[in-house]
Amino acid sequence: MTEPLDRAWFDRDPLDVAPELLGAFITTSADDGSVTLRITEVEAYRGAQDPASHAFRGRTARNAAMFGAPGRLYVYRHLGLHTCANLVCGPVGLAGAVLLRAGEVTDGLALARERRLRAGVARTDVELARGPARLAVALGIELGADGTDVTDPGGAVVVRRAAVPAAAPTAAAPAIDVGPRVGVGGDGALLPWRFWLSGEPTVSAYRPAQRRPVRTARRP
DNA sequence: GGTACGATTGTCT
DNA sequence: GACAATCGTACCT
Repeated sequence: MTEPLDRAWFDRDPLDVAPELLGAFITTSADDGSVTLRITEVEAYRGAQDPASHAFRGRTARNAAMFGAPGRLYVYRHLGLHTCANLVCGPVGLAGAVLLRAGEVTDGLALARERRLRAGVARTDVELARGPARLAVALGIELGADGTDVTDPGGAVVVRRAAVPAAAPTAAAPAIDVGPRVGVGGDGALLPWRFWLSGEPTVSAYRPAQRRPVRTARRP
């Protein structure tokens, strides 16, 4: 197994961290077992400087983890239904984060399938962790994991460096594609801050931001 | 104290 | 391709 990524590694601009997370492994350990997946798709959020970030409007109870130390989880619930997981990045004060959008389960497949059935999501193994909410289900990450330190090698959630092929240790970095973030509208819509491994079947489909219905006037 | 809205997904047409 | 589900949060009055 490769080495865990440390706090200093996460203490960088999310735009630098995000592409380097591709191919890295994230392992969650719980009472019922552990699941490891290889990260295949991420999005960078630049906190206070990013209109699409939850941190754009300042620190609140919900996004407090993003303003804390790098190398921790920021977990939030979306639409009251789905749970999504981010890795907090430095520098402190920027409140940057990288959203884990998709991955390929490499270990603990049976447990991941069981969680999928329990949550009633996804039908095939490729879909197990395709999309941020399904990824969180497969890993068993829930709201209570908010703030978990992923740089502790003995912790419940650990992120490890991508494996370097022994046969070609000097080979070029894996092919990475770049594009606009999914479901992001407004000023941040066109920023190419989504990264994924070329040709990965586990990468989620791009959807533009959902069109908002005509906004009704706010109380006469 | 009230209300609009979302870093999504599954289902239906 | 369109839309409902569903609830906490943020922002307004």
